[in-house]
Amino acid sequence: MQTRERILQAAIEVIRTDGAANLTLDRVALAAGVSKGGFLYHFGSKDALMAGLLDETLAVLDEELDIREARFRAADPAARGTFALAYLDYVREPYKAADDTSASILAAAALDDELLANTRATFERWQERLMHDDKLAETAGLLARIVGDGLWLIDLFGLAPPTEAERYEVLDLVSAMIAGHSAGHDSEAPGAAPPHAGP
Amino acid sequence: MQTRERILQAAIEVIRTDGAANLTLDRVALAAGVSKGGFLYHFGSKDALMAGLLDETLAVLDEELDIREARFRAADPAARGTFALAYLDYVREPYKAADDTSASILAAAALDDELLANTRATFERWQERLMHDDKLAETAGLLARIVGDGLWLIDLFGLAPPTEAERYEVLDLVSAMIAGHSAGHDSEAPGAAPPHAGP
DNA sequence: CCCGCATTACCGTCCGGCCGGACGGGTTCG
DNA sequence: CGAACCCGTCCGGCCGGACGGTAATGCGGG
Repeated sequence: MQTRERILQAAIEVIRTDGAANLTLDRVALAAGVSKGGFLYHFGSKDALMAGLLDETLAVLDEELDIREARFRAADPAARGTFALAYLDYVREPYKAADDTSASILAAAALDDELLANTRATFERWQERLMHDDKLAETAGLLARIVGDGLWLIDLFGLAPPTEAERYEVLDLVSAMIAGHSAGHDSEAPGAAPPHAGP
Repeated sequence: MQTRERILQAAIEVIRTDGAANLTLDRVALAAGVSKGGFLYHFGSKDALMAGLLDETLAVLDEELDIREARFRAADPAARGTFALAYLDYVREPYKAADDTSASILAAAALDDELLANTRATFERWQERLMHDDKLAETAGLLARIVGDGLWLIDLFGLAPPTEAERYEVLDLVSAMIAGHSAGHDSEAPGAAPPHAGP
């Protein structure tokens, strides 16, 4: 049952090396060390492959967010807006989003539109979690998501990404708005920095 | 010299109706009321068409931003952060971004990656304008861009877009941070609302 | 223990179709 | 007459996926 996984990995590799435009069944099958027939056994069509790719990417993101939220919760059980903080924390490391092939996958999915259904559902779930996050002001929750998504987009396509220092300043600013009550200046920038593990 | 323009329009129409995945030279030529050879006279390749599409989209965006900034400047010649305000103002109307085919175009471009070069350059220009916008704090300028881009992404792909009320709240909040000095509460939400023309 | 027998997992080939684009003309205008 | 603009056909190639096999695995009955 790991062949399917191998195929998924191979597809990502093909995208990384040849670009999403050259993602063909043959190449994926070849890269996965499987025949075309074998490929089609696991994924009935190319769209099925794309859907699988998207699903996996989203699942990873979901997991990452959960981990981060748990960390914030552990640091301060009474904290509010933990999911929003987790959401922002995820985009702290620029390479996170840029390194994987999310861009190409998202791009390819966007060509079909209905492939995005699952993606939309996921974002709606996140949005719900952000808005009903304890008693976090709804506006703050939404702001967190917009900032997170914006940074994600910028990293994804390399659209004039900010320097790390600039990035941190903005994130700390927004984090402070979320964690702090009426956003009274604490002392400096740190906002609500969680225990960061090394890269 | 309007054939080229007609082809561009036709391409957008094809994308809108058939999806970017089905964008073929024949269909575009047909939709433009031109033969395939005629098409190839104006655009030497499919990539050239994509590049043209991207260029046009960016040009329109650029113009829109200029118009808005001019409006803000006119309203208050001493205002600071006018470009940042214009940037935020552009994403006020959700349909703006969602209505056109930017998503598909961006998606298709993302498949090729090097087609994005121009897009990247444009964003860098905007970024520059935001950061060196009079004496606007750099962090505020960056925040404006991130929020703008985030909202754009959300609209583009329909990723759990917020309600209009929520959207305005966030935008007003950020606008106030930019326009106001130390963000002292004015009275209500309006932040820095410009004279809006009807839809 | 072992023999069918179905199910799962995979193979390799073949094909219809479509797609990008090359090419050799034509027409109109200056 | 030649440059700009446009026509219509043709072709090589590639791509998705259908299909008819096959090896391994699991399993229940005798």
